[in-house]
Amino acid sequence: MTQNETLVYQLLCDADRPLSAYNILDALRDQGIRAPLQVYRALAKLVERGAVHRIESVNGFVACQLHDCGGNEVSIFMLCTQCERAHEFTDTSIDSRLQSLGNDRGFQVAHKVIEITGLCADCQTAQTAAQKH
Amino acid sequence: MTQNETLVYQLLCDADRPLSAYNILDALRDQGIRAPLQVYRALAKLVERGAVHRIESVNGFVACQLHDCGGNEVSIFMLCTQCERAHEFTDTSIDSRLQSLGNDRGFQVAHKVIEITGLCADCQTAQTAAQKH
DNA sequence: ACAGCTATGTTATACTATAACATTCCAAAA
DNA sequence: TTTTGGAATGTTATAGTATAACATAGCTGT
Repeated sequence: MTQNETLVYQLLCDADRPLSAYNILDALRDQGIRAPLQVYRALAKLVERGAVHRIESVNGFVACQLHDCGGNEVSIFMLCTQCERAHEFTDTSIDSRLQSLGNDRGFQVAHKVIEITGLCADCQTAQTAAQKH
Repeated sequence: MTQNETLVYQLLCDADRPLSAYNILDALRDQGIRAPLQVYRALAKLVERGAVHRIESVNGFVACQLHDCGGNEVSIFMLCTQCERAHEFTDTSIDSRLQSLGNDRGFQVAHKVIEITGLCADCQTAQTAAQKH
């Protein structure tokens, strides 16, 4: 990994939620990152390699939580609108079903995006607790 | 539907691919739309109502192709990177499986995004044909 | 030493989305 | 009929996301 890629990747690994490119830029100014492009270039490489995933729903980026998945299977993300955390997981049945749907229509699948937005369990209980007062 | 919503919706219905808010703005300047917010506000209403869908992968918007789906089931989109067309469909098994994955983890699902990017059948054959020359 | 590739840096600019505030229009209550 | 309150509209400014274009440096194999 190059210098900039390492900086960006480490930051994403330490973060507990998806970061935007500009979040990253701001966080790494001390470390010599000065322009958006430096961040975007690093992100492009990291994403290409499967070390980082782009979350379309929030224009953010997260470090892969699954053994730096080579990208064989789609990652599915659950995104909490409250705490902003992203949980990543895979599901073979969804993946293959989706692939079939593409194949059936002669579509050559290059990339799949599956994201669920909502309230995570923790934030639901927090919210319920708050209502009691 | 209000004036602006009608304009935006008609345009999207006539389009053969997702349009960005600024595509829409440019197309409707003659008809009195002058600022991004007029477009975004109309889009927000249309999306809320299920008449229009937002395509996260391309920051674009399409008219719902399925009977103005009340939104009971997730829409799945196949997006061709070549011709930029978006095909919409639904799949009960994927939808329910995804819902279960959320429920299993105590996640309260508000919204689901499923998008496939790649090459549609037409564009594949076009590409293959072009290679022969 | 040179050629070519990859990484880097820098400036400018394009594209996407919303905040904040002013105004208008219309329907329902007084 | 007037009032009044909500929804829609309009306008300006600004925030947030992403890339184009060009310049430089460093490394590797010949």
